[in-house]
Amino acid sequence: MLNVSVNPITDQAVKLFHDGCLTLSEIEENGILIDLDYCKKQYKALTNKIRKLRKLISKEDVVKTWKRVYGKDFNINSNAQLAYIIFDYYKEPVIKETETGAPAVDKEVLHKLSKKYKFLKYLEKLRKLLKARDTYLKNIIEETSDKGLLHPIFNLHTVVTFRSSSSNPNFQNIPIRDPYVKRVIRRAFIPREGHTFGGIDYGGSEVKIACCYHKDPVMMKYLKGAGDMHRDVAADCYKTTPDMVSKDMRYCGKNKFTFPQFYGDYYRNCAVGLWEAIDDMDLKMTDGTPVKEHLKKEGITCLDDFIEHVRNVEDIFWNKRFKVYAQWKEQWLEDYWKNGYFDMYTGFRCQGVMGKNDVINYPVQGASFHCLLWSLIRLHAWMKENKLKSKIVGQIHDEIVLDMYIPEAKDILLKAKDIMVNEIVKEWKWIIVPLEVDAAFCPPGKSWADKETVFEYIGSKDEVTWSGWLKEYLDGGKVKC
DNA sequence: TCGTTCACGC
DNA sequence: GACGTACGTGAACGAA
Repeated sequence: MLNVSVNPITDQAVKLFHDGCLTLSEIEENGILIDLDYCKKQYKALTNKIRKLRKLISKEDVVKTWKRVYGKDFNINSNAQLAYIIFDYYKEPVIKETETGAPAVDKEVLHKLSKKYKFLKYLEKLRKLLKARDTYLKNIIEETSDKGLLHPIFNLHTVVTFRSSSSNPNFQNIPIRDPYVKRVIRRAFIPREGHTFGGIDYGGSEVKIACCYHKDPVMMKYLKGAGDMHRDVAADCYKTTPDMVSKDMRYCGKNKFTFPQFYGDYYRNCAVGLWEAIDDMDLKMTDGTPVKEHLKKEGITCLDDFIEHVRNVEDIFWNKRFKVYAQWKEQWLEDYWKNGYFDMYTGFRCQGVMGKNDVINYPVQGASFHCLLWSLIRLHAWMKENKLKSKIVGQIHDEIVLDMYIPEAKDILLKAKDIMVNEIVKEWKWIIVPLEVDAAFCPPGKSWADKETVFEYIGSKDEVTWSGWLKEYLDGGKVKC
């Protein structure tokens, strides 16, 4: 955002960033162990797959047309050429536009057209493989030292909200959602001998920090452990009762309505996302009834009906369910318009020209990261004091990433929990909701691709749970290290 | 060299 | 009543 500056205005804020800077430099120095042999083999394997896919594509009829149009300049990687062939030459109706008004050919568009054009199915796969090879594997290989260590950079001075960023390579956007790409890339990150690789993270960090600002009593009740917000909202979205909300429906309510709404999205976009998910994910209710069938009975038979319905859901969401949150947003905005700035709880002032959504989101995003940074500094200091073998090796906004010596696991996780949920609320009295921590690490001898939940702490229940391979290890079970 | 588009994360 | 996700890094293309 242009013309916006954020500056520390308290001694604590300055100290947080000084200490953060020093801590992050030591974390960078620690480095992450990389399985270079694997990387090189996988790089070659991907190259082979890419070559085969290119060959398959070259045999499709459309390529003859494409080559006739572009001659030797034919380029399968050119979005401009692809858009021309699909929307001008084949006269497909435009599905979505880019910012400049050109027809978009992103993965959503490709996927919709891939039923009709087989070469687009291949192209979807090709883009995925190219991304994995050229953005991730290539840089991991290039940046890894002779000792097999990777040292990503963590910056505190680049982001307008005073979050952090990472580069060379960016350690904060390693694939995790697509199961295939996740495995291909994360398999490269391995623990040191006798260690386990993984992370400890804050659960629902931004929702909780937002709640500290708006103090909405309904939200507060949810966060203190009464009821399930995402299930209740999903019930509204799909016009049913909470007990009929399946796991997939809850997921959609959370990721296609609630979070977008918190970030400032509006009902039309949300409705389209929720509607398309019904078919894409084959949504069914807990009794097995397909969601589409159910909506039909409720009188919703097309997208337009559904948009109208979601408009009503949005109204309930902000004007009934979370009305104090909505009032806070208005007041916070008004104060910004009057003063020309606002302050984060953590002592940073944001001033300059900001849009509505920026004013609401910046203080949450910034302060949320500052909680992680505060905890990171203390955990790192404690590990140094006690001369632990384990190393903190990175940070991903609300997660501390460690290469952890397995015999130290229990002490570290309990200490991290103590810092992240107990010590921090003593220093920052503005944190008025219980915090949550969970940890996921790979079993001995495995890689980051195999991380599994081993520890959870639910603040509202004041309850610690050990699970997975670590529970077996701690119980004296079969896990070998 | 730089703006645009795409794709990955929280 | 109109308007409307936030924050990043990095690759590739293609016009300047």
